[in-house]
Amino acid sequence: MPQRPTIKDVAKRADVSLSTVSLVLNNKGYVSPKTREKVAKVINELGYHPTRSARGLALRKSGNIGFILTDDHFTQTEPFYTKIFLGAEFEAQKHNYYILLTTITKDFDPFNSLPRFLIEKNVDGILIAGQVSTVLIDYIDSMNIPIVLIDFDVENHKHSTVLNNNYQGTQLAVEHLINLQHRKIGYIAGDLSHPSINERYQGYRNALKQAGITLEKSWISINQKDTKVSNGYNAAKDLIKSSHSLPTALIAANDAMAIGCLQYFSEINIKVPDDIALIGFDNIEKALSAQPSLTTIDVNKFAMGGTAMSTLVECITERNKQINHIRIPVTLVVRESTVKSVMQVETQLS
Amino acid sequence: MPQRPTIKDVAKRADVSLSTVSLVLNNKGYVSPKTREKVAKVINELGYHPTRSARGLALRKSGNIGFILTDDHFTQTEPFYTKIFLGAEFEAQKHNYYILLTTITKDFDPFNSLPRFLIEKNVDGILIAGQVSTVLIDYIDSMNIPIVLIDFDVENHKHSTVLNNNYQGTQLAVEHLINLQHRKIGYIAGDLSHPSINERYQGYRNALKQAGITLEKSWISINQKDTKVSNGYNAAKDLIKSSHSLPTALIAANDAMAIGCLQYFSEINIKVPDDIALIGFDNIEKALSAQPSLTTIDVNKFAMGGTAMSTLVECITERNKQINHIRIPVTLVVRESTVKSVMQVETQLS
DNA sequence: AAAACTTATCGAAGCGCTTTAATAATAGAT
DNA sequence: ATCTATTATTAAAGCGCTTCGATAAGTTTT
Repeated sequence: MPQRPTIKDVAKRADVSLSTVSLVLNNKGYVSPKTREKVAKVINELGYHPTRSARGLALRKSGNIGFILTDDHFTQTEPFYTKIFLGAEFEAQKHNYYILLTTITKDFDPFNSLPRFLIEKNVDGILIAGQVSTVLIDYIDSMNIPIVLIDFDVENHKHSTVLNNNYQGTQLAVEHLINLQHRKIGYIAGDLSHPSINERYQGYRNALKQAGITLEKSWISINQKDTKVSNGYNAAKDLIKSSHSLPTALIAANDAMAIGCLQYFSEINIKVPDDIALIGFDNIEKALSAQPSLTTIDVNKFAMGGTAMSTLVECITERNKQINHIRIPVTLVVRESTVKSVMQVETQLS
Repeated sequence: MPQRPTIKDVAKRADVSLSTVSLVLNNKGYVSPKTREKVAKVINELGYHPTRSARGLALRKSGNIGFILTDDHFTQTEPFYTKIFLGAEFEAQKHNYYILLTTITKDFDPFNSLPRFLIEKNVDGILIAGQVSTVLIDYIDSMNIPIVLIDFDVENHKHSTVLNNNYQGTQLAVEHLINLQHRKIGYIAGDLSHPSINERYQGYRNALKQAGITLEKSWISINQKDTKVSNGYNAAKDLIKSSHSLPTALIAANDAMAIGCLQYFSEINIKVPDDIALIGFDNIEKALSAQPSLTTIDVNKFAMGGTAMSTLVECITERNKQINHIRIPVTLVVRESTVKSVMQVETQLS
């Protein structure tokens, strides 16, 4: 079988030294345009590509990025983190890094089950998506490996983070409703102790304030203990029952709760969007197939992954680069729950 | 910062040569138990781990496995391939391989967009999940890299494959229904040109034959052009309308079509499972949240990934190992669509 | 007791690359 | 023309590991 060419073969054929080829390869040092050209030509002819491990050995770099997920993300229906991964992988290609993907268990103990790439020091940087133990983060820090956190906010830690812009999301939602002439806009907040959920609530409040609309407390549900479908259902029920006048529009802090609202409204025969308009957040698959389909805020997972990766690469190349906290813009997805569509909308499982 | 220890440090401290340490590390050659012990102790003390790239360079192996997916798998709702990946990753850990995950586009052209790990020859073997262009497969073959195919059957190719046992699946379904005293068992086949779908149909036919039940043609739908929800809906409609006597049970070749049946039955007020029992195939998420929840055949994705990985590792280590075609057993998941459950079943989005 | 294995250990070469330091060639300044 | 700075090229060392072949020591066979 034909051995793949090495840098030596290139050098011989181009009639230059190894070093020169290497310099051409890495765009370094002094090489005359003429020889640069010549070498490049030979590289092409031979289909030469430097071997990862050789280069890694010489540079004391692996060329790999570790991507850590908690395993429950895989069991979720929504391919949320999967898309983040995809964005990261895409960006990694540009920088010629490989991603090593690993899952860790939630109840993870760093002294038992460290990801292999950490034990073997086989990564130049780490991406962490979602909530993981701070013990792990501290451990990685102690190894002096740069980290970027995705969709996980650790106030007290000093790492770059990439989060979606929750605040902006609910603002967009409010603006959309106002454009549709709504002035009576309620809100279902869910569990406010969760940072993201809290931000969404603040976005809503602020948007109303900016529009000069005063909050109507009876249209705001803030006492749910979670953000599930059932919480949305119950919140909608409470809200309808307890307030004498009804809002004309309602924003739920996530799609799950919005779907809960939809269920309740369907039961008591409140028409969406005619009687009440409804907006969710997250743009989960079920938001599309809901009846009516749900206007919602789409989170750009792909961009989150990509941005995190490019940030990490910067951290690796420019050592002690300043950390920063990036917010990825969200977008409003208008569907039937706010605007009666004349167009046919796909609502079935394909 | 403290440099991580090399094999040299171990050798020095254990007062042996580099070679000896290497032999201990790889469990090779002649090393007396005494020195083996001694070296092992030092390795532990120093927390030594061989560096990937150095070893890779010396062995001319990357220690990596490439995992190729077509990108549309990522946009699917079902985390089918994600779970396969997880199974593969788990198994990879045991054999000390890393997985490099890459997606390729469906309309992939090997001369433009080859996965990087192929270009760089940075993998020792390849796992392919789902249907990819045979051009790609041929290309990888030409590089002499072992391949194992998952959930993709290429009759004319000579690679090991890992598929789920479709045939067994519909047999289990039939057996389950027979145990429930059903004798009039219909079938909705979908698009029989698809190999898996065809196998399922054969499994059904054979199971009935084995049970001594003769096929009733009017209860079998084989003229649908696809396997979507709408096909299930239409098939159920046709079946009910065209046959004078009704079956007491129905098997659909996948959950999507079963859900289509459910929709139609709900419309015409046929009760499941009282009037007619229903079984799907695949165990997608929606099968669980369907009303009633759907009895179905679960595909063991995790095992598929794991088995594929261990098979691939064998291919790598034992060169020209004989290829084999592995069928991963499926399991019956009993839910409300065949058996009225007294237990509370989770049907809501959590 | 010599010959012939078997077992144990190690030195050295080599894997394919990067990089440093030395040298050579060219250009610019005096 | 001479000296200096700049540009171009390369030999050689080294990254951390495996492995071949040499050597030494211990065992068995004759």
